[in-house]
Amino acid sequence: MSSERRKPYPFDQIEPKWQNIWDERQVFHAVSPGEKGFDPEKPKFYVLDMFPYPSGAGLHVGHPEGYTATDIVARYKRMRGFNVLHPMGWDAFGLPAEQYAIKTGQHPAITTHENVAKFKSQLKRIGFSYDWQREINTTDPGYYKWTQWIFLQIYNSWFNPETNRAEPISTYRGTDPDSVRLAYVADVPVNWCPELGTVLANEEVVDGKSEVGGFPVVRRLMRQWMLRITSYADRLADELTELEWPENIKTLQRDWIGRSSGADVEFIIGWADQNVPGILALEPRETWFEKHNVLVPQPLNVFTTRPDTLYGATFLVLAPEHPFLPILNLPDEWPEGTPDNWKGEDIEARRNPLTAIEAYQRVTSAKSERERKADIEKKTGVFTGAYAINPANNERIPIWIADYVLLGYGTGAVMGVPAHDQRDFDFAKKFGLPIRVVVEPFYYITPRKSGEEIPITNPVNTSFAVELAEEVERQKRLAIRYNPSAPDRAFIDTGVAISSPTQSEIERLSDYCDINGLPTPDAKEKIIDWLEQRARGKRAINYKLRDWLFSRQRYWGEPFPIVWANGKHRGLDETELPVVPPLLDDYKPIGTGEPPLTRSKEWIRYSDKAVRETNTMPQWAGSCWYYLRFCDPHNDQRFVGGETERYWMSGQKPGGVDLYVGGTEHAVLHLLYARFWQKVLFDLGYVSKSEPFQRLVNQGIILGEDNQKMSKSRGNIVNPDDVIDEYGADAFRCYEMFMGPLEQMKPWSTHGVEGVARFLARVWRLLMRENQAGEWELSRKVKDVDATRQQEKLLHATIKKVTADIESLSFNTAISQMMIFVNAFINAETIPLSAMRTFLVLLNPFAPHLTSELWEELYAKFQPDLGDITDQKWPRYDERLLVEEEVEIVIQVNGKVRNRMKMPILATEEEMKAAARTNPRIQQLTSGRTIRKVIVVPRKLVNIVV
RNA sequence: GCCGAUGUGGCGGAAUGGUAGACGCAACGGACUUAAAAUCCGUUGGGCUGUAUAGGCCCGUGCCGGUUCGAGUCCGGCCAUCGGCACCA
Repeated sequence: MSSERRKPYPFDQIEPKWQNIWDERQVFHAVSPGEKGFDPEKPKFYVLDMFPYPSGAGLHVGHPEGYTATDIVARYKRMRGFNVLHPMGWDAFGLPAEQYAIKTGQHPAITTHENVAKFKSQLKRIGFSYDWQREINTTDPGYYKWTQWIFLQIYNSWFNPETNRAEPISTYRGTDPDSVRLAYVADVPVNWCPELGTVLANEEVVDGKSEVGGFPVVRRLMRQWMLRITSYADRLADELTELEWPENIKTLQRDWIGRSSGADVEFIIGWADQNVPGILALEPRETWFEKHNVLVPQPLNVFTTRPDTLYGATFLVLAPEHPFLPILNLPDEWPEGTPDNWKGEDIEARRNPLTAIEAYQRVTSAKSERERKADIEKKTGVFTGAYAINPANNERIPIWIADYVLLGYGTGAVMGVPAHDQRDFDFAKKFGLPIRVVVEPFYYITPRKSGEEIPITNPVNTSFAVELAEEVERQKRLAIRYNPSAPDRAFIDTGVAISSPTQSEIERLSDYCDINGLPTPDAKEKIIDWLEQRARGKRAINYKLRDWLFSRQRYWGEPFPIVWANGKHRGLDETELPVVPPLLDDYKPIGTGEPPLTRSKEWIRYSDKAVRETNTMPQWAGSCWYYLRFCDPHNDQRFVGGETERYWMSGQKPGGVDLYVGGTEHAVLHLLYARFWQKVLFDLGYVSKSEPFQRLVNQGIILGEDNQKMSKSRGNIVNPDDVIDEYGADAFRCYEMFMGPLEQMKPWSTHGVEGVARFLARVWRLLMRENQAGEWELSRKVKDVDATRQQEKLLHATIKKVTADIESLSFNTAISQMMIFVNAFINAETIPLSAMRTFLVLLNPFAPHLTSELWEELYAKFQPDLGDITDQKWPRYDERLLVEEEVEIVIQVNGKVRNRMKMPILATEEEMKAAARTNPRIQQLTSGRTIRKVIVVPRKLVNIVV
């Protein structure tokens, strides 16, 4: 009676045994074209995990969830005859290793090496079928040499808007190539933390303080490397369509890119004193300027998605920092009758527009991001004293500055249309600006004094008929309460243009664009055409996406392959790669914003005249192309060999990796960046595919047993090593998959692991028994006999279900089916060998160790020439064996189940009807009632409607 | 506020518009055992009825409504939870 719990089966022996065999024989090595043993007949399958950052903490149970899923697919696809590429590597540049180096002075490469060893041994314990010959590490000079090389390709190219793709910089015909490179240097605002002496990523800043240490973070202009990802905004958004990605990830990327189309509309500056005639001209403004021989003043551009509301623009708002302000020709005094609250909150500064603007700018720039966001409800702003001319109706409208307009988006200026934009509405209400309704809902209810409600419909005449018909229906259902003469909020939906222009404008203007009665989409088109014809505006598209800030002031990252001479940068030659960072005594940031690499004076000095770039690349760089390197990890001539790349990334669809599994957290970072690099490399002809990942699946987060996120502080972290010690790797794998749908968030349950472990133990005991000496031997029940009809049917149903479920990644139901299978055999007197052999193959991707061992037991005794289980073909099912002779037919009355009956599978509809009607219970229920209808679903049910 | 996802027993979860709750866990009962563990068998959505261990009836997939012979599934509206974005003109 030992204190140690007896293992239900000897997984502690068989698991290491098979892992060693796989290792020694290199069973899972993927053979590339040109390599010995390559079989061109085999189709390829590339199944990829998001490679981990090897942290000191080791694996947690979340990592292996996705890894197990891909491993099952990889093992399954191999048995289906595919040449499977299933690699693993390490995304090992990053802050923790660097922080550790700062503390200890030990080179980050050493900690990285230790962590990698730990991760690798943990992964091997789970029995993943990775091709370890293809292991890569982003911090390996042999790897980052090519990261630097790709950077040089990006640096040495530009985006040709005419061809809509990247081209070598040599094809650029302009005077300043540096202004169009895809990698460029610019002064940009960054999150600078003086205390930590480094810039921080947005994610590392919480409430205006550093996530680590809680030190204040300020925005500061710094010279940085940028990648021109915005050039690819359209393609990154459009080419999502063909990818088999979760819809929410696509939406996230589209939202992040944030494309909106509309128009840039030109407003010209009007003068405050109105001493220039023609502002309210009866003629087109261009004609007026020409006639009076006056230069057309520089226009002020505003971007709008709703040019159809131009007649409702009653003011203009610029961002407080807008560069146009100094040339706005600000008046020295407030125009007559300017209300006090238009002059800003600072009493002192109200003397004149200039002082008021300066005061406002001071207040806004002092506000943190946080404060700006907190004040979202309260609109603030200052009238500039200047006016602009609305190009649609020549009306003079006031120009304001307000912090609700952002300099970074569009033109940094908006037209205020309070009736149709909620922010403009709030602003207008606060400052008493006019609100002019120019769009009405298709259908609405007007509140009237008497309380009666009058529905109004407008005719729809549009080229967007289908979409609009739906919108009209929607508005009809909603029956919007709306009062055009005194709106209580902005109406921001589509509708019908009204008062555009108004009757008095029609009478006053010699040239106008009439969009009255047009539904919004048509009105937009018409007015943009009108503006374009008069050069007062043009179609425009804007993006939320910003260029990618690509440099960091850190040590543990790829150095840039760039040198500086005479204030100019230039790329190194390919032969000078890799640029290896110097060894340092002190890895700490310097504090001034100078990267730590500047400490090494010898390293910086490139030649008498040139110095090296000392920034490093961000963590994302290595992961932008690692999936390509896996195709050809040891190539020292090229980042990836042409033939191998074309082979492993091949396929009908745009993406080369057939299945990519990882967490949602990378939805807009890694997954967008990698697509961007792939497209650049594709444009330059280095790779064969325009997209990296064809099918993407996000595994859900695994919560702790208490249904909370796993965290050290909650103490609910589950360590895979403990689970494997207790229940074995196969049980661990199967439980990870049995928990629920892969993509769903779900809690860990120790009892659940036990259940799955019991299932595997039953599989073991199905074939093995313990003899008197306490040794396991093949059960005598296992005989080379035919399976019964019932067993055969169940076996084929199981083949069918497991196959379909692996294809759809529904691993939980595949395991359920295998449990059903085993439960049916557990008490059988004889266990037919052939059925077991097939079953073991089905279970092999899930529980590779157990099935390998059992296979060996069977093979040793019965079929010594069969080879290992990993060499077997995936079984096929026979549809004919699945067919029942008799099925249970449900009889419903009015859709409610009232009785059941057995019927032959081939029973005709008439036979089923007749049987149902003559069923005594049904007769009882339907007696005295007329049968109005009988619905028959073959093999399923009869529904009698009375 | 906007966008997206999700809502089914005590729990994790199954269900091409056609028998809701497969499979597993937990719980309860039984067999084996001196005993326990392990294993095996059985019961298990709620309520009513019945007891001839049969059987029958009603309710039930977040809430309200609709389409349909029939809705967890489709449509409309609402609520809740989670995730993302957040003054993007």
